[in-house]
Amino acid sequence: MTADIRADHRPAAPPLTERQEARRRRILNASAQLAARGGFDAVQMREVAEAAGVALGTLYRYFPSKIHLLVATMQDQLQHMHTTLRKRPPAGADPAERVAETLMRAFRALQREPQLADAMVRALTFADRGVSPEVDTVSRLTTAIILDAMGTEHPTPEQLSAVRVIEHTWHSALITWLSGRASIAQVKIDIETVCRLIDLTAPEAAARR
Amino acid sequence: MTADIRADHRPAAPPLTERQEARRRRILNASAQLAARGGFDAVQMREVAEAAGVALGTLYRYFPSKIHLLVATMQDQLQHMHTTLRKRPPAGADPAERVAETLMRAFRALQREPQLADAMVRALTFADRGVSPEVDTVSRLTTAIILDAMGTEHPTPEQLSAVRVIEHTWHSALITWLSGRASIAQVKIDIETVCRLIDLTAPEAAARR
DNA sequence: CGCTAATCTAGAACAAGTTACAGACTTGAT
DNA sequence: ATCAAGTCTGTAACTTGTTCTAGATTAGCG
Repeated sequence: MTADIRADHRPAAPPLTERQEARRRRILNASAQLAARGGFDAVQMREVAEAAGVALGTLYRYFPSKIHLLVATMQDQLQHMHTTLRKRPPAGADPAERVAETLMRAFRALQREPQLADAMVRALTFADRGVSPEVDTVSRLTTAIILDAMGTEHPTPEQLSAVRVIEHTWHSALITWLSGRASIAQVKIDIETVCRLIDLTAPEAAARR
Repeated sequence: MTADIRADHRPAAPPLTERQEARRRRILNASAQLAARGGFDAVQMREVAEAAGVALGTLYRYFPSKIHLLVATMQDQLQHMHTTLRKRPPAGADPAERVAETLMRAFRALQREPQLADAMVRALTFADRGVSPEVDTVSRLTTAIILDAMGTEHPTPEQLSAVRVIEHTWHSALITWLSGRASIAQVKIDIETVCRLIDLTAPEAAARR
């Protein structure tokens, strides 16, 4: 990504110097580490700044709010996941299976760091208009992961809608799990349920109708 | 509902006196009014207390956090919507249509007060474990509305999963719309897309498989 | 009525996100 | 090497959610 300080913005801000890149990295790492410990609440801006060896004002220059910081953290983690997944693509026979498998794999990864997941997902859904560009980036990354799993090069609008619905379900199911209102089994079922939409919106299925 | 002070809790708290009921009502109204003006941020606990003519400490006794307050506000609004919808049931021929129609009607209602919608939905998705019972109540209410629209008395587990997925999509689509990342048209398409799951999980469809 | 426990009020105090600012340090261009 | 512009640091202040406290009020009961 090599994003400039304010993540991805319109006028393509100046590139970062090496030390700035390092600072940004330290901040993101500190954020992830604190989040992994105690979730959303444990990511306190003063603590992040201290852990990253950076002044509070500098932290805010790099990430204009706690939400921005956590969304950027999520972006970072998603990137990892994407490359990991690419190395070991899902094995299912049809697209719906592969997507479900991919999402469940991601889900298991999140289960290993539930607090981190909590912090990132809460930030994502709490983000308001001011964070739209960043949230959008995360959304595009997620879409890319799902399309990868489907193996679909040129999705139809119908398929894109199905993918959006899958993303909606994914985020929302994650939240219900994180807040203890749904079991892991239930999340699995819901993901499998929603993935059926993929078959339903496949071009051949449309032709069959 | 006539919930006691701490909404619905296990040991069925004591009933409220008339004055307490009135206070609770004033608080919820103040909350909705402030939210309708300026969204989540405009609902400031001191302001709510003042507008409701109640001390800050009292407000916190009735609703132990801003999130609780807003979730209760949502519960309140949903109740209205549910009775309204019952008076004028959706007219579509098959269940999927009727659910889509119902949700779009609800969506249009929210469009009339986008700021209020923002405050309520953000609170709902931001709620952590501590608010689970209240969030669950909202979820059950939503489920009831959808099942009403389907006209299904005894849903199968499969159908319940479909309903959950629809709820996920509904919340999450709402969020993307509220944060300006999706158009109204897109929300409509996504809702219609997810509603197809209803046909797909209808008992006859299962038999056909 | 008179008592006791629960509730309510007003206001201070505390916590964490955010902003502001003065002075030191870096960077890039000349 | 020097200068101007931009960054970074340290620190204090401000905002808003939340907690706490002491004293007034109210509700239920004998």
